[in-house]
Amino acid sequence: MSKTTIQDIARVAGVSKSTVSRVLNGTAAVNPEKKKAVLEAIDRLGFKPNLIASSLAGGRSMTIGVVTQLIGSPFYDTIAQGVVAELHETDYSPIFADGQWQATEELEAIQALMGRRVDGLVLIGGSLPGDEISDLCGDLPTVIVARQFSGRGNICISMDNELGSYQLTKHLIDKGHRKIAVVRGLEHHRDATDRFDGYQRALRDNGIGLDSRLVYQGDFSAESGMAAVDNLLAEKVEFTAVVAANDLTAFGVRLALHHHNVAVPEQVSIVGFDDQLETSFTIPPLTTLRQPAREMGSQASKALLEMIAGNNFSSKVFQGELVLRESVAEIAR
Amino acid sequence: MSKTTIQDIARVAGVSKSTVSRVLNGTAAVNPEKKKAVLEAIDRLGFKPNLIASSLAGGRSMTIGVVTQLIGSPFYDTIAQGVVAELHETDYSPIFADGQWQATEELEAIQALMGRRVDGLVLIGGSLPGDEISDLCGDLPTVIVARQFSGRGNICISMDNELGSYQLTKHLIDKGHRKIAVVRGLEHHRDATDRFDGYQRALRDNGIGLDSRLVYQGDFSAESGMAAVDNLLAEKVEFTAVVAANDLTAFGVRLALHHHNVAVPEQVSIVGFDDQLETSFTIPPLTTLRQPAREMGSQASKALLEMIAGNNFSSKVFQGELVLRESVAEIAR
DNA sequence: TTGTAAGCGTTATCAC
DNA sequence: GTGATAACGCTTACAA
Repeated sequence: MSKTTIQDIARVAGVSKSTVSRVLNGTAAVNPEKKKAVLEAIDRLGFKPNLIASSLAGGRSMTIGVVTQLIGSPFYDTIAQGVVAELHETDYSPIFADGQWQATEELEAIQALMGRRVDGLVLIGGSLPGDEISDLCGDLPTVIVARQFSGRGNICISMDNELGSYQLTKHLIDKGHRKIAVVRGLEHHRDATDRFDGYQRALRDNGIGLDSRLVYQGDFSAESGMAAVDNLLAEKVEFTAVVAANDLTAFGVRLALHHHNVAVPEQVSIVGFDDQLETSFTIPPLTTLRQPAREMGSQASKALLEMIAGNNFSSKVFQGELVLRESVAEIAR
Repeated sequence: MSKTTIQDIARVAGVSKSTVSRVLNGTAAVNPEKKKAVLEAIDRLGFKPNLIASSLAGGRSMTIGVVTQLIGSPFYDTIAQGVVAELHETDYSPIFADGQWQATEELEAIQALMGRRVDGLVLIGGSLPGDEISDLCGDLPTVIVARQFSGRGNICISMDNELGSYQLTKHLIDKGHRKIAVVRGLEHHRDATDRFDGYQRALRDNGIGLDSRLVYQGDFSAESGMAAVDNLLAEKVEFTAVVAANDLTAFGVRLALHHHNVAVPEQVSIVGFDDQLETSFTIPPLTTLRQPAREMGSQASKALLEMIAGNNFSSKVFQGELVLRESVAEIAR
C-alpha cells in the first residue's frame, strides 16, 4: 500500500527529501532531470503524500470545518451542498460536525473541528450566540451561513427573510386578499420571527389590521400546516389565503384544505417559502419565495477561501426571488 | 489561541510529556495527584490536543472518509445523514469528498481521502467498478451503501430494488390493474434496471404480457414523469396505473395527469419509490415503497466501525416497506 | 539548484 | 508509575 514515503522516492530518484518536496509542491525550481526522475519514482512506487504529515509540518491542514444542523431540511442540506461543491475545485476538503440545533452540541462540534486544526470554519445555521462564536474561533477564518447577526467581526451569508415574507404577503394583498392567515415557523427561531415581521409590515403598509385569530404558531413542519388549517376551520375564522412558514408547511396546509374540500386556489390561496424542488410539482404548483440556498453555500466557501488567503470579505445578504406559480388566485375586493 | 501544547501542560503540571499523554488517553495508570495537576493545567491553559499531530504519531486519523454523489437526491442525502449521525457519538469525524456520479471523479475523491489517511471509507452510491474499489482500497476498511455487487471482499449495505418494485406492481395488480405503465429511471443505473426487472416479474407472475408502449425511459426526474404521461396520452395508449421510478418522478406523473384533467386515483393510480418526506403530503398522498435510507447510512457507519475494530461484518440487504396511502384505487376487473 | 538538519505536536518504546 | 527519547512523514530555513 501507500507505505511509501517521500524518503523512498528520494532514494529511488537519487535526490534528497527536500527536492522531492519541492517538485511535489512547486516550492522552488528544480533541475528538470531530477524532477523527471522524481516524478518517475513517484509514479512507479505509486506514492501518495501523507497529508497528515504535511499538515503537521506545514501548519495548514487544507481542511475546512463545516458545522451543520442535521435536521434534514432541504434548505440547509442544499447550502451544505453548495459549500462542498465550491470546495471541490480546490485543494481543501470539508470535514463535518453536527450541532443538532443545540448550543452545547454546536460548541463541541466547533471544538472538535478546531482540534483537527481546520484552516477555516463554515457554520450553517446554528444557535450559538455570535459573541461566543467570535471568542471561540479567535482569528480562525469563519463564515456563518443562513444566520444574521451583528456580532463583532463575523462574516454572515444570509437571506433577508423579512423582505421575502413581505413580498409574499404583499403579493397576496395585491391579488385582493385581506383575510390572510399565517402559520409561523419554529418559536424563537430568527428566520421565523423575521418572516412574521415581514408579514406584519405588509399588512400594516396596506392598512390591514393584525387579526390574532389568523396567526398560528407552527414549527416549520407540514404537520403544523395541517393543524393550522384544522384549527382555523374549526374556529370558523374566515380567510382567503395563507402564508406558510416554509414550503413544507405549505404542503401541510394544502393537504388539510384538500381534506376539508376547500379548493386551492379558488377558495384559498397559499404561498410558501424556500422553493424547494418538489414545490413546482405540487397541485397546484406552489407560489413561493426562492432562497438561493446552493448559491449561499458556495458563496460561503468563496468568502472563507478569500479570508484564508488574507483578503477581506464582507457579509452578504441575499434577497429571495418571488416565484409565481398557480397557488394564488385573484379575488374580488 | 490553542497554541498551547502538551509540552506546556507538562511544564506547568511539573511532569513529563509522556505523563500528560497518559492522562489524556488513559493509556496507563497515573498517580492521582499528578493526574489532578495535569487536568488542572489543561483546564487552566485551555489546552486542546492537536489531532493532526496525534494522528501522525499514532498512525490513526480518527477520520472516516465519506464519498458522496452530489446529486441532491433526498435519498442519498438521507443516507449521508445517517452516516454522520451514527459517527457523531464516536470519536471519529466524517470527511467528505464528492464523486459526482463519475468514475474518474470518484477515483480522485477516494484518493484524496486516502491521502488524508482516513481509517475507513464509506462510499454512497457511485459508479466505480467493484474490483477497482477493492484494488484501490486494499485493506482499508470500506463499506459501500446503496449499491450492490458481487465483487470480492466488499461490504455492501443495499436495498432490494427488484423486490420493492415487484411489491409495488403486485399491489396494483391485486387492485385489479392490468394496463400498468412504467417510467423507468436513469438508463444503465442499476437501481433503475432492478426496479424495472421487478415490474416485469410481477407482470409475468400474473400472466400479464409486457406492452412496450407502456414503458417510458425516464431518468428519475419529475420532468421525465411528466413527459411520460404526455407521451402516453398523445399516443392514446390506455393505462390505469403508473409505476414511477421514484417519488420525484411520481410527482411529475401526477402533475401531468392533473394538467390533462385525469383524476388520481379515480382514473389512474400511481405508485412511487423512496417515500421521501413530501410524499405523504401530495394530493393525494402517494402510495410508495419506503427505503430505510437513514438506517442504511447508520448501518454503514456501524459496519465500518466494526471492521476498524477488527471484527467481521457481512453485507446487508434491506427490504423496503410498502406504504399504502391514497394514490391507488381498486378497479373493476 | 540542492542537501542537511531542525522542527511540527503527538504517541510509543524503553529503561529506570 | 514515570521520564527520556526515538519515531511519524513532511516542510522549511539555512548552508553549501
